[in-house]
Amino acid sequence: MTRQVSRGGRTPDAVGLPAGEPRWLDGDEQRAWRAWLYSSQLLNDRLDRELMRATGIPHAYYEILVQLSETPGRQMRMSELADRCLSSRSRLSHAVSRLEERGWVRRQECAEDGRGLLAVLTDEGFAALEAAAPIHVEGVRTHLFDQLSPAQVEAMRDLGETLLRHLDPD
Amino acid sequence: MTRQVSRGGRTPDAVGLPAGEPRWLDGDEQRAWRAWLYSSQLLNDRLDRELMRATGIPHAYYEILVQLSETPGRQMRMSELADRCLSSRSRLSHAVSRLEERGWVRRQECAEDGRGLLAVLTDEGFAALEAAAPIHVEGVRTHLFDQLSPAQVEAMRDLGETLLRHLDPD
DNA sequence: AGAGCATAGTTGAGCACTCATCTATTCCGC
DNA sequence: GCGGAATAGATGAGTGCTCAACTATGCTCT
Repeated sequence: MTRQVSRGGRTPDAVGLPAGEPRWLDGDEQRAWRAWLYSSQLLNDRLDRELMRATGIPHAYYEILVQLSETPGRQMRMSELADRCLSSRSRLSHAVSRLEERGWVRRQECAEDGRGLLAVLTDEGFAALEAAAPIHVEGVRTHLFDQLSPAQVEAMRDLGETLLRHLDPD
Repeated sequence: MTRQVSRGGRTPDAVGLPAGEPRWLDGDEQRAWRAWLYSSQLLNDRLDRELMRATGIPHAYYEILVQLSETPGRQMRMSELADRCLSSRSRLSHAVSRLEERGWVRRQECAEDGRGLLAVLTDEGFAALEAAAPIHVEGVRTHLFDQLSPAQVEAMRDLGETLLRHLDPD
């Protein structure tokens, strides 16, 4: 709910966290917000499901493999990997455990820091990624880029980068 | 991964599901895709987390309450509610069970269809929604609209609606 | 050098979601 | 009106994620 629920005019009350009258969305904002929310959710669901069905790899795991594959030596500190995957430490730790069971990643002690571990992409993991990548890129093409004009693609990039500066100021 | 993994030129092989050479993303497309993916994920995580911390309501449950609140009689068939929440039947069924335990929704037999059930928003549920709404709208303002120019908001709506026509053709 | 604090990562409990399966009702064609 | 397919919804097992501990190592200051 991003519009006012009840019709009765309520004066600013002292209860809610954001003080003062809520800044409700108007009709246009409402439409924009819902379009964004629903489309992003549907697109993510769709890509995740298609990748899962075709390869057995959920998108969250796929991201981990991608990040490792793009790094020199195909290895990375757990914390950095978590940051790059927009993942919590805990979540990454659980996920890497699953990937280890599949033989796609292994943990390796870190020379410089006795506390640290390196996640290393195995050859099997790399092969799994190579097999999955065409499926994934085809999904991104079909459900995203094929639907958009060049101007819309540009707008999408601009929008995303603007939001990232606010949400994830590295 | 949406770019080619290995550097070696591979001729089209007969294994992958999408036949022919994958349509890899170029650099600009890559940036646009990542910006979109990361920003949507971060925004959703942020809004969900803030709403959860402030009100104890996860965003998925919030959506259910919103949909019910906007319907005449504040009740809706389970299936339609699932569709509107972009949720599977199963997921909605589980979620409504939890909401029933909180006393925010109750199930009611459906007169016209013996198979069907109505999910009904209770007064307590409505009150919970009224309390949460200002928190939520403030998050949407702060993390989305306050960051964007009017032109960007318009572009976001256009983008979202374009994708919805493809992904969710009602 | 040792105390205290920060950092790296893991673990387990609890909740949510998915998928397959199951029951009950309705619809449809004969 | 009866048999079979379709629809509405629930349920349970398996898996992933979150949150709050917890262990172990490194860092800093005196």
